[in-house]
Amino acid sequence: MNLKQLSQMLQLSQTTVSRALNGYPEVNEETRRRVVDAAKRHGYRPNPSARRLATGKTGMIGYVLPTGSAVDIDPHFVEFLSGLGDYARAHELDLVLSPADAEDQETTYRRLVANKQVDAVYVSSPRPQDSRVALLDTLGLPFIVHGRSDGFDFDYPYLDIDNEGAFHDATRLLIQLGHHRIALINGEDRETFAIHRERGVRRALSGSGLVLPDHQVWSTAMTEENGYRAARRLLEGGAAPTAILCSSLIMSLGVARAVRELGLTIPGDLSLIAHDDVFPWLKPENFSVPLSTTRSSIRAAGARVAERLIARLSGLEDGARGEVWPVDLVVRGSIAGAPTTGL
Amino acid sequence: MNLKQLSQMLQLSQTTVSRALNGYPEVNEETRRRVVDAAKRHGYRPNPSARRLATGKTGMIGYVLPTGSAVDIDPHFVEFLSGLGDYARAHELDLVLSPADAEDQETTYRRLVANKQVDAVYVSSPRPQDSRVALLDTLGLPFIVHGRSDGFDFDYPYLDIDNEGAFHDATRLLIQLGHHRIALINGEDRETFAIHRERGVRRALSGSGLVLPDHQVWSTAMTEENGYRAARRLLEGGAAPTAILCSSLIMSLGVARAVRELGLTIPGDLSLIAHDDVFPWLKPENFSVPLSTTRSSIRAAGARVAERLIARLSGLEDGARGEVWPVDLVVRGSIAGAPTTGL
DNA sequence: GTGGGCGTTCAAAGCGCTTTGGCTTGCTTC
DNA sequence: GAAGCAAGCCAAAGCGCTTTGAACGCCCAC
Repeated sequence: MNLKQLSQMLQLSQTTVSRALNGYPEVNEETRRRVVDAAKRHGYRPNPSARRLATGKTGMIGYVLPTGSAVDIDPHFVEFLSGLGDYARAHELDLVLSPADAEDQETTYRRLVANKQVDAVYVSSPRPQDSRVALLDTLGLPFIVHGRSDGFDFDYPYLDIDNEGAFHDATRLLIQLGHHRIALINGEDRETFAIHRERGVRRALSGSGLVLPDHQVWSTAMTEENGYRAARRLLEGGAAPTAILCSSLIMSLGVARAVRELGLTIPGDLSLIAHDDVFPWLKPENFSVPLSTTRSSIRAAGARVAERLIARLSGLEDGARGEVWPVDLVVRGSIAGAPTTGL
Repeated sequence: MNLKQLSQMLQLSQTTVSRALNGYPEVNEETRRRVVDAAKRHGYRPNPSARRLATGKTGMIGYVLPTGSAVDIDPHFVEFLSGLGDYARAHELDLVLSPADAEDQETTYRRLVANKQVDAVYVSSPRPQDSRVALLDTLGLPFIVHGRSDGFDFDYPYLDIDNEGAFHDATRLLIQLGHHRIALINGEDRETFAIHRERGVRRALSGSGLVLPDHQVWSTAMTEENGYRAARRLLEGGAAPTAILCSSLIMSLGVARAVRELGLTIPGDLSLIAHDDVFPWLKPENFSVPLSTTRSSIRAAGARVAERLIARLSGLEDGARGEVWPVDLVVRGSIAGAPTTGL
């Protein structure tokens, strides 16, 4: 059943039927009722391919997926997607993932725009002066960034959490507990979130006249193994930290393993606070010693990004509003007062 | 630059230009060269929206994403996606994720077909007599299943790993090491893979005159917490197992935690073998005691599914071939001979 | 010399929508 | 009673591609 058939059946022109269904004002309310009713009865659904050829609108939002044998997709992605999908579902909005060479995403973005393949995109894991943001800005494709890209002289829409504030507050708490040697096991320092977190730690330390020596900071991909390695190095070196901040639960698994291997205990020898993106399959309260965390649901962020993208597409949101969410600091058993040096 | 402009510029009809670019035989090779050359020089790319309206082909493969606040997307998904995307990239094939109410995916599949939104789909986490498989079969939408759905009287294309064989072999090895009381911590038993694994364990046991009592089997969502709970129950009950097979690395984290808490050791008190889908961020060799595993890269499976889907779309593959991959059994420190009962 | 066949090209008809511009009709306004 | 206007509807022209059916020129065979 297509528009032509429907309009013939109703003894109306395609124009009128189309307008009636799309809510245009120049159609008699009585007529509209007839049309809408008939459409529903016969299960008419406009053909999206035809509509998109005519309008250029696709009803899809895009995401450029960096791929390559050496490229690992962040496991957080799936959780974000969960929130995004859950929200988008209600709007019958599909998500198109365009795989791209991680080293050349620009080509793919340009293709999406040139072919009008999506109405909007979202960008994740942004870095400072992220080229994707600059590109999208000039291409004029609506977008929203999950995270932030510092260093531009223009504004753009984003949704981020207060990484700096979260790690500042966590650090300050550790200081108040008497810790002076605090280390940071971070994500890769190309990414904005990692930079912000480190900044938060430094700010808190310097607020108390302390510093974060470079050798007390590890910035690597957030795997269990890297967490382990960083913790070993930190704890075996001279002037081992008495507290560690860690950027992910997965890394914390490695930290906990290192601590066990070295015969140390949490929080007796080491206090530990990690960032928790709230996974259903790994919970900080279930660590051998329940883990204190800075917590922010990445799934909720996904839903919010979907909400804002949809608002942008329907003209309800415009401008370049940045939105920063506060982060919970959840105290559990993994932190305690600093051990008294010597005995 | 569209087809019309290009054809005018070449003093040819749109027909000829279109045919030249699409490799039709009835066009002079000399002409074709001219056309292809001009197209490249002017960066002409056919508009996909127009093409899909004309042909019904979309150049996209679909995946129906079950969503809902209570629905957790499997973290394996992202790894599978990684492989799929990496392969699809070379073919400029996009993936469209259609979020659906987890309880009613049928509506979404029907929409995809009615609107010709995708050329093919893949299905994951199948269950016995999975309604999606039956539906797709009748709808006639090309598809491929990652995993298997038993109980149909028709064939369909799938890619699966030999779950039964893997767990059979792992179990047999434990038996050969002298274990008699072997337990299974499995994924949810609605899913085919879990059923096959359990079957593998039972078959190996009965091959040696042993059995798997129902209270030695736990089938739940594969979270760390569920792994922990299952292990606690198993190890604290009477006739505790001396060996456990576990369906996922994440669950194994919980098992290891339970073992630690109970003051037991691996492999002294308990041998442990888990299934490893090969995540970049959590590796079995990095467990406190390196974990023996049944191993199969889910990323490789993603790439293979993409390859087969593309082959189907271009007519290179047809029929309903099932493909079953063997699974590696990798022995590491987590297994040993059964402890001698009593002392 | 005519007819058939082959190689090559083209005009035009879709695909199923949206949207422009115009045409009625009936009513108000002076 | 002419002019003006709004409401409601329509025919037709896109959107940019693919594909059908036909035409054209040329060569070969009989």
